[in-house]
Amino acid sequence: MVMSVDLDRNVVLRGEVELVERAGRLFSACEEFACAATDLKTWALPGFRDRLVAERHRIDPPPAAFKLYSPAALADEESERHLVELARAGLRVRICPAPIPHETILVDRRVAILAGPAAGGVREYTVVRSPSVVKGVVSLYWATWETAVELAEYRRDRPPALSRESRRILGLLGGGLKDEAAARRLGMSLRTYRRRVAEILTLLDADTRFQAGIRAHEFGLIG
Amino acid sequence: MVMSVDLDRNVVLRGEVELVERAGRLFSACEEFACAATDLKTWALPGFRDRLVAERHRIDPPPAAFKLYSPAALADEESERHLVELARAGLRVRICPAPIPHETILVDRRVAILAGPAAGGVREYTVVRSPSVVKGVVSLYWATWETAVELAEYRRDRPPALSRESRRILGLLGGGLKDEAAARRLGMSLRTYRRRVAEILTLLDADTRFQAGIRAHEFGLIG
DNA sequence: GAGCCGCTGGCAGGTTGCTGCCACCGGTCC
DNA sequence: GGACCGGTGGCAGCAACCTGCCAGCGGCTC
Repeated sequence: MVMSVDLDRNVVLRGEVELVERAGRLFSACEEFACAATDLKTWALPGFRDRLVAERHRIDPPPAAFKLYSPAALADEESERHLVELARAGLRVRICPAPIPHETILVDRRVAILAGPAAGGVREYTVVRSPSVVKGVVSLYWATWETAVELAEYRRDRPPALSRESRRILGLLGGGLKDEAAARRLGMSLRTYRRRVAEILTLLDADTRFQAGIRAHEFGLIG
Repeated sequence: MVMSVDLDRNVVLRGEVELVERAGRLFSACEEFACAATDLKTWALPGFRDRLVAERHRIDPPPAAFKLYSPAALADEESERHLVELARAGLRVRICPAPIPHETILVDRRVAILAGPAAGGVREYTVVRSPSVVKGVVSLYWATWETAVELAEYRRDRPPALSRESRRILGLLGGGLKDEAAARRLGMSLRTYRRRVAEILTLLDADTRFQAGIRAHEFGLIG
């Protein structure tokens, strides 16, 4: 299926659903994918991200992916963990100290998608193909990228944002409780408890529980 | 076998061997055993302590044991671990800030054994049964005991004295290495490595490795 | 209701960590 | 030499921990 496209005509898509339908193909079949956003709530479409990540596995070589976020993307535990997992999966993630006003996506440096404000609950996405416009956006993007700091480096010195529950778990771990006792104390299953612990280890960049203990204390998450 | 004893005659024993032969029976068949010493090198007789501890298990109820040491008894890792294990076995252990000049042993508040200085490499032990003398020594002992501080409390805020090797192991643990990798790195067997780790956990009063990580960092044994 | 989604918890099969037991080795003392 | 002692390392059995898989459940949308 080949579409002829007027390069100078911007296309406006309304809502994430339409975006995925019309431009989703672009994302999975590209060599370079770059995006910028303030936080992770932007792509709220359920399951969409997972599908994209899953597709990365099937493509060889996987597209180079660059993700630029403001610090707000690490505001809560879940978002932060998600970023860490992205980085672990091979995506490049950087944090830009300045807030990022508009969400931006760049595909192969040829197509730009700019997100507008929500109009009546539905956000608008403008797909730009005009070479000169895209070129400008691209150069801006990379300039910002350069000044931003690598996720790992950004996270190195600051404690992860942990939920109340996670802090509670840290307390139990610090108390020397075995998993079974701790799970019982929290009224959850052993399986779930261990899921939580594994998530915390991920957030602490720890390979072993010993290391996690150090990190947790380092960050003042214990006493 | 019943011996008649002149209560006012002190008996002088030369060397630990003689002490054990003549007075060893007292230690195992008593209700209360109290001793004071500067460090753990006093009873250097190989295997003797182990035998005493083993006997405690067989006696019901085990004799109440009180051990009073100067801080020098925690000067090295091995001594400190030994004290911790004694305490864990149910013996009362306290640390007296003042140095303890003479080693003293009290059995059932009826017999006192006072160690003298080494004469030509062999130490002399004076066994005292004279009631008034024993009484005086006993009251002195308990006065000192009262002013001394419980081992656990004393250890609470100060890091254990770790050998170079133990600190090295802490480093590897902190690096997130699995036991096998760490053991290989140190050129020792898996079994021995785990022995070392277990010993360190004991010194850190940790039930789990996570807790040990916290403690180690707390004591500044990591960075 | 049907379908989808995220979360949960059981299960199974794995790895890692823990420890008692014992044989072995080098050193020391008689 | 022989006996003993402390330290080591292999082994075995167990406890603890880790994870992929999947069924089930409540919530949500259509």
